Amino acid sequence: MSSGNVKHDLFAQFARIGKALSNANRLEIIEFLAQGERSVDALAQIAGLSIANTSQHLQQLRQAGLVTLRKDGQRVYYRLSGDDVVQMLNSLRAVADRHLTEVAHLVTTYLDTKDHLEPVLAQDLLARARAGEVTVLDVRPPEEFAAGHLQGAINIPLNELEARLNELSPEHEVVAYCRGPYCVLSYDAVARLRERGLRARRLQDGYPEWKIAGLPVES
Amino acid sequence: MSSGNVKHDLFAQFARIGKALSNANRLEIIEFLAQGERSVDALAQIAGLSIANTSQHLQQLRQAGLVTLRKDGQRVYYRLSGDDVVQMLNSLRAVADRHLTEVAHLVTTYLDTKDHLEPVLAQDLLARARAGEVTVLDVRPPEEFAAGHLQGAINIPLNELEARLNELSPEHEVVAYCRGPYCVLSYDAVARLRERGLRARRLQDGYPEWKIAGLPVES
DNA sequence: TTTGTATTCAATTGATCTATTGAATAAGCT
DNA sequence: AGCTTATTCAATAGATCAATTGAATACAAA
Repeated sequence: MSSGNVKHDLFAQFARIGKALSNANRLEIIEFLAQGERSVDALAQIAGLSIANTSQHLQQLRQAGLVTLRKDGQRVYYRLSGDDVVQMLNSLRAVADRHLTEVAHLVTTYLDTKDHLEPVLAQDLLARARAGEVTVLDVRPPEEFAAGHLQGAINIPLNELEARLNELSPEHEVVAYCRGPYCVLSYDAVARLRERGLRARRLQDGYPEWKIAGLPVES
Repeated sequence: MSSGNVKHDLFAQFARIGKALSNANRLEIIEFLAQGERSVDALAQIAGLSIANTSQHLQQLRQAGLVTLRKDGQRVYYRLSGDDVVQMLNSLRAVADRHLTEVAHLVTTYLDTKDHLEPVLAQDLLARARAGEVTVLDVRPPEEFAAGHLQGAINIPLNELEARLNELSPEHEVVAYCRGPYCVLSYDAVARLRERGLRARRLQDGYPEWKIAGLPVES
């Protein structure tokens, strides 16, 4: 094999990763798995896809080396192959955010109307949480919270937020977070909290990024 | 538009980037453009593609926001939209390297046989070049060298290396680099230099990574 | 104005991808 | 053993992609 061909073969392998990332449903599945290991049916439910379709997408991700599996009885559990997969997804998202006007438009039109304030940086949140100045609110579903969350965070899934507002102290600002930098749940939570007169802001990224940064987590 | 839909729309936009990265020829074009701006016909030549095919791929990259263009007379010049595109490509390559056995196999079988030594880190090369201990050798084609190169590097394109060996001092170790971390040219150069009794190693990454790291460049 | 050159556009063909459907496989329970 | 459940496999139809071809467009030179 000549040098020219090995280069093209290498790039063909790199393109396999690009292919795995070329479908919206698969990107969402990656983000869900970044919260922790899940079974196929759990993923299918949260992604709103059929089990067969979810399984097909997982096979694609697996062939691209992005996920691994373990079996437990009837169930098969998938997880990401490493933190580098999350970092790659975030790199891709940052590029899209910077260079695709449609992304900026969606963010401006639908996300920024819910929270136009600057998000809180992870290091700032860490300091303020340690000083007891803020309430750290995880708005993901409880299974995701159980798989891992920011140290000291409390879990109120978004759909329970209205009913459980009394659990939040009006004395403390609330910093809400969820699955990643574009997670709509935390935007919605912030908007609702503010409607009820609470001071609320969003963490800049989500649980996966906090964990990868080596900041304190619990499970 | 409900929250569920804005999330899916956002992920559809992210998937557009994945699509742009799902073809080997387009990935190669990105790496070529990371060396500096090029015209369509120059890209077509170096990529070994027809002009029409190259143009089509460039339109795909442009629609994905990854490249921009300027016109100069009859010619159209393309460049990457930002350094973040290179960083994203490198993130993708690192994931492939870590998780796709085929990549490891290609590297082991065809690249490591040419250079099984550890590559030189950028910071180490910078220090040693400043101390005058090494010769920094750029083995890319001259147009790429002219667009930008490591400060103090000399340019001997790979296909001229045999004829210009006398330009390299046997007293100094040679550190060769080219377009990126998987650039076959520098592997070939190192192998040839060693065959002729010179001490030679490879830089870990390429010119684009050196530049992005803020290290000294010239053009 | 005519000719030449660089690039894009549009159409075509064959390849590949995605969601769906239902069968097949594997595991658990009675 | 029979029934249930979770997942994968295989086939299908429609959508999308990639390379090629030749026409169209834009620019330059004589």
